[in-house]
Amino acid sequence: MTDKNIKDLVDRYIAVSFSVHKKAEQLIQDEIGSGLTNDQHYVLRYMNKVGTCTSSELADVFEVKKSAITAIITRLWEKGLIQRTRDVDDRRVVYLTLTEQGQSLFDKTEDRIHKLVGSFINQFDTSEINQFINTYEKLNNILIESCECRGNKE
Amino acid sequence: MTDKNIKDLVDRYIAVSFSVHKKAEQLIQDEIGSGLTNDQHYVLRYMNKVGTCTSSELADVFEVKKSAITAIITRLWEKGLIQRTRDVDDRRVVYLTLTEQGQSLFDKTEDRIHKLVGSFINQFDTSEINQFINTYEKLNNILIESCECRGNKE
DNA sequence: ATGAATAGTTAAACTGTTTAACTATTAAAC
DNA sequence: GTTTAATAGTTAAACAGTTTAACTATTCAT
Repeated sequence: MTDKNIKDLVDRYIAVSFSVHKKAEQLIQDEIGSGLTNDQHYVLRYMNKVGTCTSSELADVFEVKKSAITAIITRLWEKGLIQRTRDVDDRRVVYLTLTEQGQSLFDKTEDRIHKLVGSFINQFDTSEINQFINTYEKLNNILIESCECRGNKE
Repeated sequence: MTDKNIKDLVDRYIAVSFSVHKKAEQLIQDEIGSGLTNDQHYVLRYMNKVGTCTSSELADVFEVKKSAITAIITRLWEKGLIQRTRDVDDRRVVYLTLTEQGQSLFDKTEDRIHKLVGSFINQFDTSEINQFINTYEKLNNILIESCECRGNKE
C-alpha cells in the first residue's frame, strides 16, 4: 500500500469513526434521557450483564483507574440505581448490584435501544453485518496485541 | 432478525467499538506524547488539513459548542502551537492557523501514526478494508439521517 | 507478629463539556 | 442614519470523567 493510500485511509477512518461514535452517543443519550450520562449507562449495562461486580472489576473492564470508578459509582449510588454491599468474609471488598430501580431503568432504556437498532439493521443484509463486525473484531484483536507489545497493559 | 439476535449484536458492537476506540486513543496518545491530549491532536489534524479556520467552523466540525472550542484553542495557543489572527474586514472573526512549531509537531506525529497504521493494514487484504470502511460509512449515513429526523441537528 | 499486598476511598488537579451572560462587531429594517 | 438583529468569540460557573498520590482498612505471607 502506498503512503498516500495509508494517509487517505487514516483520514477516512478517523472521520467516520469520529462521526459514528458521536452520533451513536447522541442517540443513546436520547434514549436514556437526561438523568444519566453515557458512561453511567455503560456501567449499568455491565452490571446488568454480570449481576454482581466490584469496583476493581469495573476498573479493569473500562480500563480506567479505580478512583474514576468510585466517582461514577457514587453518582449512580446517589441516584439510587445501585447498591453497595460489603463482603462478610473479605471486608475490603464491596459488591455492586443494581437496585430494582436501577434494573427497571436499564430494562426500559434497553428496550428502546433495541427498537432503534432494529430499525437500522433493516438497512443492511445479514452477510454485510457479519462481515463488518468480524473485521471490526479482527481489528480489535490486532490493536490489543499491539498495545500489549508496547506494554500498555491498561 | 430476532430480538435475541438484536440483543447479541448490540452487545457485540458496543464491546468491540468501546475496545477499539479505547485502544486507538491509547496508541495515538503514545505517538503524540504527553504534551498533547487526543482532542487537541484532532484539532491540529483538522487545521493541518484545511490550513486556516475559525472557532465557529471547529465547533461545527467537532459538534460541540463554541465555548468548548475556545478552551481547547486557548490551551493549544498557550503551548505555542497555533496562531490567532483577527480578520481586518470583519473584526469579529479570528483566523486560526498552525504555527511552525505546531506544524512540525503534527508532521512528526503523523509520520509515526502512518507507520503504525501501515503495520496494521498489512494484516488485512485490500478488499476486506474497503468492504469494512464502506459499511462503516454507510452506517454513518444512516445515523446522520436518523439524528436529523430526531431534530438533533447538532 | 510484622510487613507487603489488596480493595476501596478521598483530595487535588486537569480536560472537556454545557449554559448563560457578556463584548464587540456587522447586517438589516425602518 | 439610527435602531435593532444577528454573528463571532470569550468568560465564568458548574459538572462529569480522568489521573496521581496519599490514605484507611483489611487480608495475606513469611
